[in-house]
Amino acid sequence: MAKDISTQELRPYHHGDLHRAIVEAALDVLSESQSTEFSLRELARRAGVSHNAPYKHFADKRELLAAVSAVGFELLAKRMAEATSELDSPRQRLAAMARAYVCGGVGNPALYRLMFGGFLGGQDESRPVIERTAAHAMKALIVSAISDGALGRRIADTEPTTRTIDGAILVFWSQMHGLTLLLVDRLVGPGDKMEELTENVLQAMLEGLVNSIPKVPEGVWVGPPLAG
Amino acid sequence: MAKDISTQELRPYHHGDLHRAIVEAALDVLSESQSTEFSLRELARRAGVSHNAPYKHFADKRELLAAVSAVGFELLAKRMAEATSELDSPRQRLAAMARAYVCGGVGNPALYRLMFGGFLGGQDESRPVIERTAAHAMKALIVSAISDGALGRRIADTEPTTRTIDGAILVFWSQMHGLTLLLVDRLVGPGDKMEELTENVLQAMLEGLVNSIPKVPEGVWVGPPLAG
DNA sequence: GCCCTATGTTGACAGCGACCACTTAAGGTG
DNA sequence: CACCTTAAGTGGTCGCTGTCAACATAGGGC
Repeated sequence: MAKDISTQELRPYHHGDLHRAIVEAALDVLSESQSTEFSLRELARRAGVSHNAPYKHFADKRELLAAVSAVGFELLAKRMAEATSELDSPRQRLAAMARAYVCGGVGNPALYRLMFGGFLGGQDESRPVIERTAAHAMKALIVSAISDGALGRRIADTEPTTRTIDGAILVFWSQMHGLTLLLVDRLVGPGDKMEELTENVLQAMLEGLVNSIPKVPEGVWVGPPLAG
Repeated sequence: MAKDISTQELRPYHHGDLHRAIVEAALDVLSESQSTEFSLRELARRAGVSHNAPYKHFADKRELLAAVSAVGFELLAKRMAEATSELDSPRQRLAAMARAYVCGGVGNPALYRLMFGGFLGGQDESRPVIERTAAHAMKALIVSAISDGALGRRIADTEPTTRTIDGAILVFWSQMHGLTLLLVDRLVGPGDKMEELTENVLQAMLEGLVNSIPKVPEGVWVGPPLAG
């Protein structure tokens, strides 16, 4: 049973799991305010600790945001996995993934932007391993649906054809990524037509991919970089 | 002749065009730091005025960022227009637009994210008219290329088929938008293969669109909202 | 039982956005 | 020309922030 702070009982000197508490507070504030410009001090207040306690768990604000972003990737990967778990047809699995991806982004734009928006030093290896791991898990889901035949035929995932799959993933991912962000930014809308739009765009995209998968030039990667 | 601040000559009490100076300083800092987290005070310092002078031209930081974003849209629209001005083939014009769009984003990610990233109150009519105007100009370019036959046949831009064009624009725009952001965030790379990737993805996308343009459900808009 | 270390606290600092009252100069009006 | 209105710039201040440093606490291994 968790300690009940609201009663007379005094909070113990040590919180117990402040790391998690801070990240969850950040997720709450992020969802409520739809902005990453909250303060570490506010998170500390919400967790009922001093303004400096978070610094025992996060070197700075950037590191906290990175942790939040990692949770976002885990949530997204989990949603996509759940949405596809009971579907047999690769085509349906891909569609379910697309829906989960777009809905996830539209459902919490600020989190989605944090994950993909490059606030985190943006470029290099500063992003935590867990983030890249979740992103790779996500990519693996797409790979399996495509190689299993989402384009209407099986595509072997052996080395010579990997670039074919990368080409298909590139199209699929950038299409859904762009659609999500246009919806999030209300440059396309309204949001409640999201699922229908996703389905229709996906349909057109797949019909295109069946006939023509773009060439991915030598040296190009699709997905988060494997090594720092 | 501009006043030479660097010599002994004293700067006049009134700057002359502080509005422009501040916006340009912001563009400089944004390009250098690739972050919107610069301070108004630093811009004031760069412009050689007191920390509060900018507030005579911008109500708050958000308004300054909106002005910067508007300049970004103007630059992007101009680039796209220039890239297409001397091309006859609609297909080539669309490809040139795609290149200009992606290169523009990759060339200055922070500006691109500012424009599309919803920092600006994100949702509603808070974004200045000039921003939406530039965005509409951009859309008009795409419309013309598509209706002129970029998909291999002319498509009349008359009312009954407008939704066809919207469907095509939706695919084109979200595909390029997503590709740009994946490149910017280095989830696809390297950046110097950008143009080749753009061309190949566009090629596949167009072949798909020729056969199948997604349906845009009733009530959906594609492009910035017309009325506040 | 003792100390070590992870965790949490208090205090301090500079920098920030935003507001205020005050000053400057430029332009229109008589 | 003098006058006055007003846009534009200045300096001061407030509360808040991120971050650092010094100190307090407690829980676990020897």
